Amino acid sequence: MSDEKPPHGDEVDAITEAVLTASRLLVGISAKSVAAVAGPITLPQFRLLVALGSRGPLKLVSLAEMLGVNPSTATRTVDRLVTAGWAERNSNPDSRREITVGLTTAGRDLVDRVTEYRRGEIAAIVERIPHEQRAGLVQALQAFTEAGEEPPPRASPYDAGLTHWT
Amino acid sequence: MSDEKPPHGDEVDAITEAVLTASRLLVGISAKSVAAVAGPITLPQFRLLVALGSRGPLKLVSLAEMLGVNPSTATRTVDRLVTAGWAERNSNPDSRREITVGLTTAGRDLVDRVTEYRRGEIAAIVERIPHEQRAGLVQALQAFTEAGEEPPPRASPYDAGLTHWT
DNA sequence: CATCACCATTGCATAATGCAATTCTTGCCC
DNA sequence: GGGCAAGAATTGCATTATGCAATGGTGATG
Repeated sequence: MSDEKPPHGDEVDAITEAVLTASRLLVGISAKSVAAVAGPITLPQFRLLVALGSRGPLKLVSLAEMLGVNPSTATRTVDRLVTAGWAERNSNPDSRREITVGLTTAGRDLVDRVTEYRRGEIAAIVERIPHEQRAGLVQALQAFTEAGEEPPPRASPYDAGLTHWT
Repeated sequence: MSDEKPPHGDEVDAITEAVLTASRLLVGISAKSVAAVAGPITLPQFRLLVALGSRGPLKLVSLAEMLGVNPSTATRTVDRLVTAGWAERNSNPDSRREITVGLTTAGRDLVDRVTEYRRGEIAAIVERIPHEQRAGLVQALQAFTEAGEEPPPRASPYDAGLTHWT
């Protein structure tokens, strides 16, 4: 655009473009990983498991909030996960109006397998990056992540590979 | 698994971890962007619009394949988008068994607004990255993207921010 | 022209969602 | 202590998203 530019306009554009592109790749990997490992589970269900995996047992409302869905949706998704044997409902001794939802061993296992798979996919890509570039990558990504995390201490169900809402 | 590792195991791990973290951040941004701009549209619907936006008018089967969903799902999602005024069905003069689906002006507009929003979100983060790190970022991300794209010439509906399937 | 492959659509069943009750449980105020 | 407001989970209802399996048309090939 401009030849005599503000200190960094074009540079920012270039980086933004690069991030956007990398973003697509990463999202594709997440999707693929769940599909490859977690056969008969749906993405929303898996996201819920990931949330439980990273924040331990949660009460229903917290869980729903963390996932960004309505509590009723969480209730019913938990129903299905319990039926499938991946999650369990536990009554809270301190307050009988709340329950806590946690992973079963099978559930934790599933989450671990998907994470491992994804880690492997990414590692495979990293292996193909020329050594000279690698050091730069870590620094660059950390810088990016730090810059992005300042405002919101984002959590992890996004980790599942996607969101959903409406 | 193996304790005696190849020359660079740790380095790969570090990068993988960094990528994983950045990945979460990026996915969150995508989600937020659609939510912020595209009021009464759902994510699957929006993904379809993005696909149309990046590959021009498509026949239904191609569209479904691109999104990774069943043609019947695509048919019905298109129905809703047409009703909402974001997409249009056109008969193909060359072959009456096919149709093509394209964006309306309103549809293209919606996609553009979301993309702009997301670009802005990312740019805002990039602006906070120390200058010294920026050059490295572009190179590093490009190296990563190239390494990742080698096998699959990944497309773009992932661009929407997420996937869905089952 | 007869069959086979391809395309879009529709039927059917299940999952995911949100919003609006409903039912308990807690807490708090008088 | 009684009662009432707020909080938590669930259930009812309607819409969307999905996949699989027909169905009805269209094109192509022999």
